[in-house]
Amino acid sequence: MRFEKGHKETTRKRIIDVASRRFRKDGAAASGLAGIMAESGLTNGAFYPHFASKQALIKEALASALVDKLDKLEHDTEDGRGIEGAIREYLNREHVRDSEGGCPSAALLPEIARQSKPARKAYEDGLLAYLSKLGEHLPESGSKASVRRATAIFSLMVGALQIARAVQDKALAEDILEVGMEAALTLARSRYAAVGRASQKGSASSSPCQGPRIRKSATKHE
Amino acid sequence: MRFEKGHKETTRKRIIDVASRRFRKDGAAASGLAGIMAESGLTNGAFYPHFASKQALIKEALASALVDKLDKLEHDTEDGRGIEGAIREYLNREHVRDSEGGCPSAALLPEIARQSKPARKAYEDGLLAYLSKLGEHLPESGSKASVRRATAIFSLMVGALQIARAVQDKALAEDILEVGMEAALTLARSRYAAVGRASQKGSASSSPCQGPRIRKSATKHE
Amino acid sequence: MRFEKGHKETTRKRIIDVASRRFRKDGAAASGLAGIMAESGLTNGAFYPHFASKQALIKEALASALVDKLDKLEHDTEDGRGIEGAIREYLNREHVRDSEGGCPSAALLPEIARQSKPARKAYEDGLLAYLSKLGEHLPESGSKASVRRATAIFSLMVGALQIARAVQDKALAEDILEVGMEAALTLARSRYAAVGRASQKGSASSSPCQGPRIRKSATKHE
Amino acid sequence: MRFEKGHKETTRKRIIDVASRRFRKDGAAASGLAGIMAESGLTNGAFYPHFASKQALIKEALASALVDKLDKLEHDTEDGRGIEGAIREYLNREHVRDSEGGCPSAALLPEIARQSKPARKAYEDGLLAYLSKLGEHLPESGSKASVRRATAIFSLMVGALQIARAVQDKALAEDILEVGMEAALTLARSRYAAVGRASQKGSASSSPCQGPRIRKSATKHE
DNA sequence: ACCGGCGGGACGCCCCGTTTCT
DNA sequence: AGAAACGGGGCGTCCCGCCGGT
Repeated sequence: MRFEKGHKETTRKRIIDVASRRFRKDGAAASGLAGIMAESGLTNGAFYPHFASKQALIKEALASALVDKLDKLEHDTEDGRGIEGAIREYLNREHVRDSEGGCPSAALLPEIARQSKPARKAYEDGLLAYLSKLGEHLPESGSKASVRRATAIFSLMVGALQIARAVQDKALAEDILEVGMEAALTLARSRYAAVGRASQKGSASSSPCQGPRIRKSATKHE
Repeated sequence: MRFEKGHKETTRKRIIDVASRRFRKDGAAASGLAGIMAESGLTNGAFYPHFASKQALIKEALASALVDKLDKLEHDTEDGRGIEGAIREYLNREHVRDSEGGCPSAALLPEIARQSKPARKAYEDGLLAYLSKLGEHLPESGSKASVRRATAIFSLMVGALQIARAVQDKALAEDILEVGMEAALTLARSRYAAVGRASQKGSASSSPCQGPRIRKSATKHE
Repeated sequence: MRFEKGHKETTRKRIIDVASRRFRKDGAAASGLAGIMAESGLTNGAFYPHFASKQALIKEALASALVDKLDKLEHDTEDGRGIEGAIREYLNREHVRDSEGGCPSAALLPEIARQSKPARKAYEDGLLAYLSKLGEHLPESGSKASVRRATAIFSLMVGALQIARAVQDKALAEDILEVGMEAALTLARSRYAAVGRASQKGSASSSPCQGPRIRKSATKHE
Repeated sequence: MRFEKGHKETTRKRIIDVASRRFRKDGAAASGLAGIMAESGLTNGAFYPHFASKQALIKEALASALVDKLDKLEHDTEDGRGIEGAIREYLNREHVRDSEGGCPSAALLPEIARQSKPARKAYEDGLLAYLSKLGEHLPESGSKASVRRATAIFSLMVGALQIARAVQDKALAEDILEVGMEAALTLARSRYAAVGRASQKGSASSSPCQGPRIRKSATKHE
């Protein structure tokens, strides 16, 4: 073989890494394969031996970024920093600036929603893994409730980070981060109840949420 | 002249409406002017008399959608439904499905962050108006705290909606909406303190959040 | 409008003419749109306002060439030259050399068989018109038999011309033309019978031809 | 050596067979080496040890198909079926459908005309062998006249088959086959004279055909 | 004098036929 | 013997300006 064993895997990984960063920086739709390949030190022609299509690369790049962020989550919660460490690492100025190395959810969610099913499945898997890990650092660790609470916290963080990135006023961006931090910590610490995963699929006709139950649990800790 | 007065305005508005919907549905980068013009009943050539560039249209379409959503917010909070009405209208199944008629933030935030400054300013203005209005339905109505709390709630809703749209499992999507509702209502009702808008722009060097203050306020309502 | 009225039609016709010649010369698959547009004095971008796809252009170019050849047929059979004029104009050295201005059937038939249905329909229509016209110069002019005989003559001419073009030996090519001429004239003059169009669609299971009937009718007028 | 002797020959033959079929099915220009190699159970890289270029493969595949068809011709004319057997096997419904296993002339002639000289020479050789064999089943067997008559019959069959494949109306296609059969049999049986192969290469300046002679011979059997 | 029909380049993804070097 | 990469070009479509009609 022309290249030592493992070369192809190395190349493939390099393309994925470059793509993963570009997609998060400029969006997947706006990132051209030519640019990605060039930054990977390759030419256009070398793309298709590695991936069947741009769609396939998007899926791989997404999965890769999700794994990276899961690893980072473990690191961020070490040394007793717990959930607060995770939140603090997420909602900070550096993360606003560094979208290409940051959370793929914050950078790509609307685009992910427009991807093919396999790509969305890959995202779903990565997301659930992340939320589970995040839930382990919450009070009810291990229970479904912790994952649900983690979901809320993550939603908030994603939204806040995106808004902070979108606004033009830097001071406002920082305020939003700050507000997000407060609220995320509140959600992390409050004892608001989390209902178990609803099994009555489709029973709730128009309102997917059970008002009373929530209200009850909400009042519980006020 | 060939056309009655106001024709041009009408045409312009139609283009903006069509674009606004398509941008939210497919993303701004992925939406071509040709398609927008065709759906508006015009030819490609009719675009540039109305807008200087696609960028300009993006800005207008964004601003237009934000105004629409502000109106909708007023409607959703009528009849004493207050903040809960707004949340319920935001985090529901129909909104997950209808991205083209839905919240521009949920559909476009990462792309907005990549737009030119004027477009981001337009977004910022629309957003602040929305958050102010939302804040009026919160306990501390009128105060800065209410806007800050509204910011957190909105961030959470945006994130939850985006995630619900992105995942492939429909049951999971509904769970996420539900979790988001719970948490949003919790944030709306809890008396967690909100710090005033920091005026020390750039003073906080690396950590944009004031740990102690937040911790204090967080502990306040535990 | 930027251009005087009728300009677009002129441009469109020019593209079709260029394409029609290139397709016959190099094959449709091997002819690039870029080259066609350049030879038409235009750039790539001007293609799609005129045609929906390359397929559409192929269909138009084919139809155009067929019409041209129908006109040429009328010319070639004038002045009492009749069918012999047509044959002589078809099976000659110049036609072997000039495939780009020649018969589209001879140049493209196998490719036509691989085109989309609309393109094949266009070919079918042009072919039938040609065969009808050719039949008018045969003894039984006006009858179905004349069209059938014309079909045989045309098949022979197409095959002979293609073979003459394909072989490498020029003398052989000329022999083939000559042989084709003899045979074509034989077919044109012989009183071999032509059966009416069979209406028993599908009745003949494996053999689409009714040997006996042909033989019988053939003997009938010998 | 790693592989038993003859392995390379086997592989080479497999590539040729696969290519031969694909070329006839989709055209040589439209058939990619990647697909051919994949169907042959090999990777792209294995091509160049066997062939110098795609051109070379085209030539080999063409020659191979011609040999196959020569064998088939022998089979089709066995048992006293003679020329009629050959014609019947050529102009039938199955051959219309099965271009990938069918006559290379019918499938590829216009493309062959655009190939390099060696490829055209290979075609020429295969064709002449085929025509000689076909001529053996004609009245003047062994004479030049028989080959010439075979040439005419073959031209007619090739043209008719191509047209039958190209038209969109299946009933029309069958009619064309039928008409072709009649005419081919007529040519096979008529006693129209065949002139000897002209040796005056290039002497016939503008008119490659000797009108009077043909007319004379044509009148002979009317 | 305002529209808008028409064309201009460039670039998108995909894939081609080919070479290089282990 | 063959895995890996190379350029170039395929078609399609993008965003944008020129300038003539009504």
